[in-house]
Amino acid sequence: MATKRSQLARRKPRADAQRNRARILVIAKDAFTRSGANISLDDVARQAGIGAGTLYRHFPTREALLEAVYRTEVEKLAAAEQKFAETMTPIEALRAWMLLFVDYIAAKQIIAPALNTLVGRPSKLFQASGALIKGAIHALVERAVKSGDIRPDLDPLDLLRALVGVSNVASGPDWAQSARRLVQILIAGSRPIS
Amino acid sequence: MATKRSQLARRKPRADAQRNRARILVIAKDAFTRSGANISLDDVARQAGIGAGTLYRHFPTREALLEAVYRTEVEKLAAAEQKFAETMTPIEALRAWMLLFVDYIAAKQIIAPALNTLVGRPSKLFQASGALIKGAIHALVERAVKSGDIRPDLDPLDLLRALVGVSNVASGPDWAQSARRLVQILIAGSRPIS
DNA sequence: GATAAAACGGAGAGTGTCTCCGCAACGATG
DNA sequence: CATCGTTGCGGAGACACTCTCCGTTTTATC
Repeated sequence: MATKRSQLARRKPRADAQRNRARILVIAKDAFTRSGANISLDDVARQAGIGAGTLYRHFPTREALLEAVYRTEVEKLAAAEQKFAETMTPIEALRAWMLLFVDYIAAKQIIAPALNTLVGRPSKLFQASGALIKGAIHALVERAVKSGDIRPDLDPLDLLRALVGVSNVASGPDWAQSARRLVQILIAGSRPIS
Repeated sequence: MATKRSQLARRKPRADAQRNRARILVIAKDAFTRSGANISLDDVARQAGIGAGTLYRHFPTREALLEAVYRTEVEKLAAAEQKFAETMTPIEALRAWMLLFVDYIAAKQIIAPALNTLVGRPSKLFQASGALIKGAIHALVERAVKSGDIRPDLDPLDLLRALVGVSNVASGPDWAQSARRLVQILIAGSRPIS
């Protein structure tokens, strides 16, 4: 009788499993960022000091691993929205967050483009962690609309799409300035028609 | 003596080689567009009815093949610039070309994002065929600047960067409208400060 | 047709992906 | 702490993909 408990009260997850999962994520993030999304997963496992089977049990596919890595980054971005909204004017908060977005994704270069390539369904990955990001830009734009800095018929996601582009292409010596200029153009183009 | 001619007067290239090269390009374009950039190249060779060795002789690396496919598409885009410039007002020509760009690249989805992923050096591929595109947007923007529709301190490449983004994310049911809106925003944001 | 150069094709070595299952490590229990 | 049932580990191995090498075939030229 004691062998099968209620489905609700499960056994506590094993410590080694948690440890390994975390370890994989750290190593994978590093490896992806350094050498691109096509690195050997067996290699990642080896670097993490575990067997290939373990890696594949935790993350059945390459995409799954990619997404897990990606999601943690996205969460940080969403958190920044809160802070900006509290400490800046609406339009400034929007501008700051957009710049942060570009900066952040560009640093992780490999992950963003990999989203698209992998499946063919380009947003498959975005959907998962995408709600967070959507929420952030939505809140920021809404505030800026209310303060009259942005016209109300604007779809916040349109801005997001453009940002992803900047991030993807971001490279070369002056990409930071280019991104900055582009954010200005986007905000200028989003102003109410005077 | 007749065995070695001057370096200038080479033997005419073999017909089968040209035929195979063209055949590979057709098949590869189709395969990439349908199933993504990671398809098996041996598969492409098989579909083209040739040996793997032949494929690899023509295109030593996956990137080389990808670029060759990409370049032909880009050439068509550059050609459109000419036509638009001749038959439309500056601002309309710019708008039309930007929309075409999005449309065109979005259709080939896989190629554009693949550029970035592959090497790490995201612009490596762009450099090759990029001059054409740069020339096109440059000419269009310059005309629009002269006619007073676009402010002069704008870097045309900034627009290009944003466009690539739209193209990458383009998907979902209403991407076409989204792209249209975004082009409007970009143009509005590029107007002279009144 | 004869000849040399060019191109072909596919076998095969090397590498990466992912699964399977015997074994080890763990959490719960008394 | 000893035992038990369960969960997770690891790495061997089957399969797929990449890319090269070289004997054979096709081509242009004379």
